Amino acid sequence: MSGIRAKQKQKTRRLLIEAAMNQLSAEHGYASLSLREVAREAGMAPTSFYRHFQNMEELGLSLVDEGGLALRQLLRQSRLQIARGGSIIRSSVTTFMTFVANQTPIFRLLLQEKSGNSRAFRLAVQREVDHFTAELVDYLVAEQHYSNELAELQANAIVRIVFGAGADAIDADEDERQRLTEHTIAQVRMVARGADATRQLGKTTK
Amino acid sequence: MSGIRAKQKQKTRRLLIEAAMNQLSAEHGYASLSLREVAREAGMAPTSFYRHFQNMEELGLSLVDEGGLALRQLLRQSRLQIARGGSIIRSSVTTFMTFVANQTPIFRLLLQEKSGNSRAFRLAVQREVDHFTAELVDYLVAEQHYSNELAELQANAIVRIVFGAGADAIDADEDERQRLTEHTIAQVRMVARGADATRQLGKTTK
DNA sequence: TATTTTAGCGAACACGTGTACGCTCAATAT
DNA sequence: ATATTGAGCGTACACGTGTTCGCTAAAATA
Repeated sequence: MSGIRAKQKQKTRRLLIEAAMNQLSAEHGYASLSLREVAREAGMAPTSFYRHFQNMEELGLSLVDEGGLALRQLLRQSRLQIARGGSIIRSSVTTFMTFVANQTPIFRLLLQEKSGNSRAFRLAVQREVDHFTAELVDYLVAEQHYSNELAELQANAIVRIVFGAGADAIDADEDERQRLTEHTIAQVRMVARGADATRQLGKTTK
Repeated sequence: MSGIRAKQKQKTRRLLIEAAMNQLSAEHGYASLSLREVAREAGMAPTSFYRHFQNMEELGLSLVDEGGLALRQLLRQSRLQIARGGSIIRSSVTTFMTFVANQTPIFRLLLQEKSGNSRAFRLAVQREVDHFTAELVDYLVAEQHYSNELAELQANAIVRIVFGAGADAIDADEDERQRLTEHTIAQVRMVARGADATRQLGKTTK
């Protein structure tokens, strides 16, 4: 049972996934993704595809998982920068924007399938975004001592702003992306101020 | 030159557009939209399609225009409610949510193609969203006396939050949508407070 | 060593697709 | 009344698609 065979299998599985990603980056989205073309790009016969995935949908869900993983890694990276000092907001937003720039096809996949036509896909993406939000809520409650309710409101708003900016960043060049980043940072700070004002409001009213 | 013929042409053109919308609502997005199926739904031969559109893409862009128009009408409707008194924010958000609920397929089209694979589509949708933002900026500058810069920042943030909520509302049932609406209203108010705080900050610093 | 498992291939199938061509026949123009 | 335009149809073609089936050869197992 020396896994030389299993290793090879996972290797070509990766090959298929990466082939699919390349196809995505080109110009066609997941919907217009062809089993045959993916197999061709991976350098194998179309029929061999079925040794690794049952459906195209299964491949697609793997891609979403892949994207979510990358996003989570990104988050961790962002927190490292925070620990090293510096603005939480700035470092988070810039790492996010860097991710969008470097992993454009995968981020576009997440974005598209978030409001795409397959319910399974939508749920999968939503799950990833929820992870993102939840970690932000944790931070706001633990470090900034917000109430759970207000923290969720704030975190959700921030995630929406940042993801929206990410969507716009896809088409942008370096300069435009820089402008967008600063813009977004200012907006997130605005939300933070608003949340703080809301908190004060609650305290004085009580 | 009694336009009885031209009338008929525009009539079947509408028929094609509405057929395409029905196809969209079902389960497949624009990408997996078939000329033949659209023609079939409209009750005509596939080849006749070309008497009205050169491409499927031309049909698609018409759909986007259609959606943008509906969105603009929605905005006007929202402003009417404002004129009649009542919270600007609440009436705007609820009308928006109503639009999402009633015109789901068209809103989904806008949302999908906003980060879709066709540049032409993306630009078309972005143009519509920009209209939306611009009108909000006008309001903030004229009625609330914000500076142009701060108004744009705020309006952009609000649009992102509201559109993000709209995306989530697609899958939601009535109760969930209600919850989402209140959530969104609170978030928009939070942003408004943040913008106000930011403005005060600028004044005292100067 | 002999046997079983399995990743990968090639051929073939049925089907849906976009689109070109030439025709009809009613609305228009002359 | 006659000629022209043009919306709509039917046929036909070439092509890409997902998927089935039976085969090979190498790795895993006994």
